[in-house]
Amino acid sequence: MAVEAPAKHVFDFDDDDDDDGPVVFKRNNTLSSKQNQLNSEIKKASSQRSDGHSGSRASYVQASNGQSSSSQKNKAFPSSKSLPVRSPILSPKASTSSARTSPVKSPVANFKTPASLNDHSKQALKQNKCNVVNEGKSPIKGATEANSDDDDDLQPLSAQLKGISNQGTKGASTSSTAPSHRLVSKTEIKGSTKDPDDEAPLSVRFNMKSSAGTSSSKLYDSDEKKPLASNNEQKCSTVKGKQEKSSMLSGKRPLDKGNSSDQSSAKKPKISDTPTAMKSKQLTVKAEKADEDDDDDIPISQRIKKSPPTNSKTSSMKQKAAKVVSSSLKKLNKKSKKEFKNSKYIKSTKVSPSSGDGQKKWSTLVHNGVIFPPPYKPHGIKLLYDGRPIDLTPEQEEVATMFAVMKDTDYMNKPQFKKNFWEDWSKLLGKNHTIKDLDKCDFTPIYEWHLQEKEKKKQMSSEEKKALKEEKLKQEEKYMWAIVDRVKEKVGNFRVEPPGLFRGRGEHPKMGKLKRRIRPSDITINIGKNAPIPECPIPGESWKDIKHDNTVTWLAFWNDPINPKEFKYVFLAASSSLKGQSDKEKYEKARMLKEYIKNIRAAYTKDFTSKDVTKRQIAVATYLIDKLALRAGNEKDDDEADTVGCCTLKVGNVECIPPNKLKVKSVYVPGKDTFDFLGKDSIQYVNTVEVELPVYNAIGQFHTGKSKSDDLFDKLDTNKLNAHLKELMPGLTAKVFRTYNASITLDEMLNKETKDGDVAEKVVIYQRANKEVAIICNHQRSISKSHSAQMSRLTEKITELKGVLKELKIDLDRAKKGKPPLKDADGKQKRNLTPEVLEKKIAQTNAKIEKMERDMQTKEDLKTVALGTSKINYLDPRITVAWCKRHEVPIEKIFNKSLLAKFAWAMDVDPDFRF
DNA sequence: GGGGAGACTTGAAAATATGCCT
DNA sequence: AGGCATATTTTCAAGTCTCCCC
Repeated sequence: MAVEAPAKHVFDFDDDDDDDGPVVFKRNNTLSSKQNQLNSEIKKASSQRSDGHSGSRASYVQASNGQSSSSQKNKAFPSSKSLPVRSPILSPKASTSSARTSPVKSPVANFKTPASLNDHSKQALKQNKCNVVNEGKSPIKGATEANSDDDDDLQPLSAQLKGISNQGTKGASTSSTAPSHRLVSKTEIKGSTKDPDDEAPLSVRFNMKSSAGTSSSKLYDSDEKKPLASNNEQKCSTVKGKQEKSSMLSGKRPLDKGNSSDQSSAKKPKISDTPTAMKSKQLTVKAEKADEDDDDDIPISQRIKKSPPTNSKTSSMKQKAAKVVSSSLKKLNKKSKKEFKNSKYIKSTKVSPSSGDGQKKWSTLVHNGVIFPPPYKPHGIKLLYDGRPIDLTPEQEEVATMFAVMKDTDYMNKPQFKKNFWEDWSKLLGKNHTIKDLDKCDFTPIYEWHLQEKEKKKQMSSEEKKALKEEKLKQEEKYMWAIVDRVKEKVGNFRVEPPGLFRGRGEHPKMGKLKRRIRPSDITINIGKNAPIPECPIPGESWKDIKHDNTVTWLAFWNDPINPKEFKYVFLAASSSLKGQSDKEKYEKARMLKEYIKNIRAAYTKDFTSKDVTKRQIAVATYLIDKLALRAGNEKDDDEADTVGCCTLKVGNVECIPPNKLKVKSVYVPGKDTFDFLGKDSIQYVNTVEVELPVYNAIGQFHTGKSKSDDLFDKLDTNKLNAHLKELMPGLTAKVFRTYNASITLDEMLNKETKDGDVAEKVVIYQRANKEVAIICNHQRSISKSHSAQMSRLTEKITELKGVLKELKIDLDRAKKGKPPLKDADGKQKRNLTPEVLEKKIAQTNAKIEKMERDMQTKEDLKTVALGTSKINYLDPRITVAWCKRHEVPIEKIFNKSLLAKFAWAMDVDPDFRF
């Protein structure tokens, strides 16, 4: 079945076009042109800050090799040479590199507890070594050379250095030739970084200004219930004035059109790519780099390695921290490590120049395709029709089983679900089948069989379970990895989706439809030109198509059977460099917004009263996106659930409450709500916020003459809105506001609220901030079924403890008087305890009660709030990592294994990093 | 400039694993 | 050692946004 990619292949395969060069290990150097451009912009912007760039680079490095040392049997890619693996745990190297790169600062946080840390670090070191070897380039060397060339990524060396050495200076940017106003302005603004206001979420600002309203919570203090906007209030700032002014003055912001336009043009080129534009930009940015540096071709990891030693002060700190981080990572990775066995693949020569082409996402790509779910195994259990057992063909039975299994889900209460199911299933049954009415079908026997199977599984001994798991792993292993530019990377979703009934959320019109089985002939594979084409795992069948498109990152795709116009892609995992790179770019863009935000806000504020309706709508929409963290709101088809975002808000979604409040409801809550106030199971999003009067008035105007179901912003759609945003800042789109507001809120809260205390207390601070962000972004979860039961159990326990407490107090009284304690509930005589002991017990019990009450409160507060989504998608991990370093909180208290892997690129950030 | 294809990110819920308590 | 609670991972739906074409 599966194919193994012969080792040799791995080695020299595909060098697509440009890569004839020596083998190497490159990482996604090749950003698309857009990316490059953006990057460059971003770079410019960020170069002025001291953020942890160097760090990131380093981490990439490690990442890539991280595992090299282990080697061995990787079936999937057996080869004598080992590949650099970049997988999750990579960190080891990071530590080194970081260490090297940055001088240590002082005592810094140890990320981890000593013991483990040490171990890890050792390992890490070891690993590093290995890596080095493998790569052929020693890290050291890399480091040393850094200057020479590529390090790429992110900025000219000079810039980097500068940036590092003086953080907030504009130096870097200036040096980087970029002529644009924007740049300048940024630079200038930079100085104002501290201006709280500026950085603060809009809501905050507004609040400050108007002390009004709804929101009155105190600073970040959790006012838990408050809707986002309200939460953050105050923060205002004293400081602001001056800085603000200066930035304003510099105010080049909107003007940037020039730039932006060019950028956009640059962006366009997909395939055609406009190297020029990009290039020039790059040049600018990297001005001082030698051209040799095409580092484009160099793997990020490598580039990273090379990063120049900064001598900075912080290094020791960094080093330590980094180590810690890495070690922990490493540990985590152990497992994965095992899997990676061959790691010697990397060679480290420089890669050939791929630099110019902006679109290119990779040069060589090798993988084994995808794995299919096993064929259906008929169970022979018969459903009852009108009370009589019915024979079904395996195909019919398979679909019947899909339905039966959903017996106790809410879908069974949805007529649409049943209707769609029946339409598809009855087709399978055929016209003349006995079964003519779904309501007469009793699927219980199948359902019960299903429960039994589940039970059986549960009852298996742990050995059996383990064996099973191993078996599965064995089958899947070869599909789990891809080799991208000679680096082994995890594949995200290599399992083809099994057939099933479509579980659309909310009132999705297609729920219940049969999602048919996907076969090889549905699948298009994307792979390097010279890579072996994955063998089709199902004998006798073959892939639909093979492509060699290196401008995209997908490894395979098929058309969604429910909506054939859409696609399902197989991508690399979140821990891959390719994803990491784009993640980083996302945050850099959001950080760039920080520099522009003040002017953007000023601009839209001005437009609230514009004569031009479109302008006014754009202004108000932008405001809502900024203040309420609304999503853009693309148009939706009729065959999708009816949900709304900003541009698709209906009149009925926004209610004006005099004198100046808006009640916004039903704004896209996946699966929960739609505009029309649904069933009981839909949780409505409702948020009442106070807004500036001009906004309030403008909304009133947009309402007039329309019915509730008309579009509130009738002159607007996401294209127009984003086009406008791009005029304000290169690359700016609606979603950037979410990222920005989420990250800036975390950064500020953490920095304001963190006090001395033990780790646990700091973690609580973090969680509070995280929660604040989740609320801002409206990340909800459904209340767990057992929530109320759990709460009452806790209440019971507390009551019980209080009883104990009371008793203890009585006993204490008595003991003080020399009397024996009262008898216990069973009438037995209790032991005689001294008053001291009793007092101690009382204190303990009190503490226990307090803790339980706190836990209960937290549980209640978080019952509908999902913290994970923001952590994964909206919070710049560098904020978290830097904070952990500064406050000696082990990073793994905040990031689990997956997040550590996903954010490997952020681990080396400077402890001083601020968003 | 509007629409659709295409590619990629974001999101909640289900499935599993792990931890904790008794 | 079993049973629940919680944490993590997986799954796959549902967004956003870009580019290209007409």
